[in-house]
Amino acid sequence: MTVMETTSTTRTDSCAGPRQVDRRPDGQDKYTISEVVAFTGLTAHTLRWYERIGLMPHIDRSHTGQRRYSNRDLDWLDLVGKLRLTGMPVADMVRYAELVREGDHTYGDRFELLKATREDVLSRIAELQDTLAVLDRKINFYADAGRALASERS
Amino acid sequence: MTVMETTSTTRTDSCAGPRQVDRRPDGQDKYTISEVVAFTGLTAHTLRWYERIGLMPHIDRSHTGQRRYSNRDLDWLDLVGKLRLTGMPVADMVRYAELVREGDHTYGDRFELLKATREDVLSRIAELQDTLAVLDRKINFYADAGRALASERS
DNA sequence: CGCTTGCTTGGAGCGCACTCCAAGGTTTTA
DNA sequence: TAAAACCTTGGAGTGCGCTCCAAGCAAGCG
Repeated sequence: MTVMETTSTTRTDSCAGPRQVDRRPDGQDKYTISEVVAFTGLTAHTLRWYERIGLMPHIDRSHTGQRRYSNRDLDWLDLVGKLRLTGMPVADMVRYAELVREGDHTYGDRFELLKATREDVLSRIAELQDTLAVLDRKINFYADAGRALASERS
Repeated sequence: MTVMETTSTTRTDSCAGPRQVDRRPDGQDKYTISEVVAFTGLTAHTLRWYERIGLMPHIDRSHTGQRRYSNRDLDWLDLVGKLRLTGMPVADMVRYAELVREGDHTYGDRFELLKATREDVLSRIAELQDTLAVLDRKINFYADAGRALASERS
């Protein structure tokens, strides 16, 4: 009986108080995969998959081969999470990760990539605000319809 | 040799001037599927698929069975497009379409659905603005790094 | 009339981003 | 020390939103 990874993963920390599984200070920052699951909300499967596809830097291992994530890795996952929310394809994030791995001489490329992403995010925000306007018009329509119905029934 | 639907569909109207394939006034609003493709940017495949899954109202047909879209249908596709940009799953849009088909007594449900969607959109915008802040910090970092490199080399 | 282009259908296929499995080895708890 | 919980791997499977195919009918033009 192994398994259960998925089941135990779902919404572990929704209602209970601030059982802050907090970060440890740099130097003692060694987290197991399940601690990272608790931090990020990703599943362990996804974390391993990110590594396989080259989206993660090399992750430290214990002497028996288990993953030990660092604060740096957590920071990286934070960034990945944010970029994911913008709808950036995983392949593009992998490209960025490659640039980071290749060293300082890719600063220019990374700069360009970030600026392009920024533009993307701006236009997404604009689209959403547009949609918001449409929704508000419809919501007002239905609110009026509701009032009309109410007065009709009285 | 039929086919070509896909190829001819891609980016028909990117650079040329305002060759506005404009809407016709209500009453003479009968559009073929390829006209709707031009309006919406969706493929004909997608339009037919939307119909199959119940995302469209009943679409008029010519006497030989070809689809004839109306201005109303175009409006609906506009809304669908906007909702799609918010990341709303197609299944939820189908649910909304069902409510519309069921008639006036579903006004309340539609109202709730729209309000929930509005909240969703608001939090998405907030997320994106958060991401924007992260990107800006990184962009500034790389800009500084670029300047440092430049001065180092001089 | 023939030719080309467009529209029809049900069902199969695809790409993305996970998600899960099986069969083990490891670590923690009682 | 034994049981329970956790971690490992490569590869297979899933769900979503399209995307495409084949074979045939329809429409417009010279």
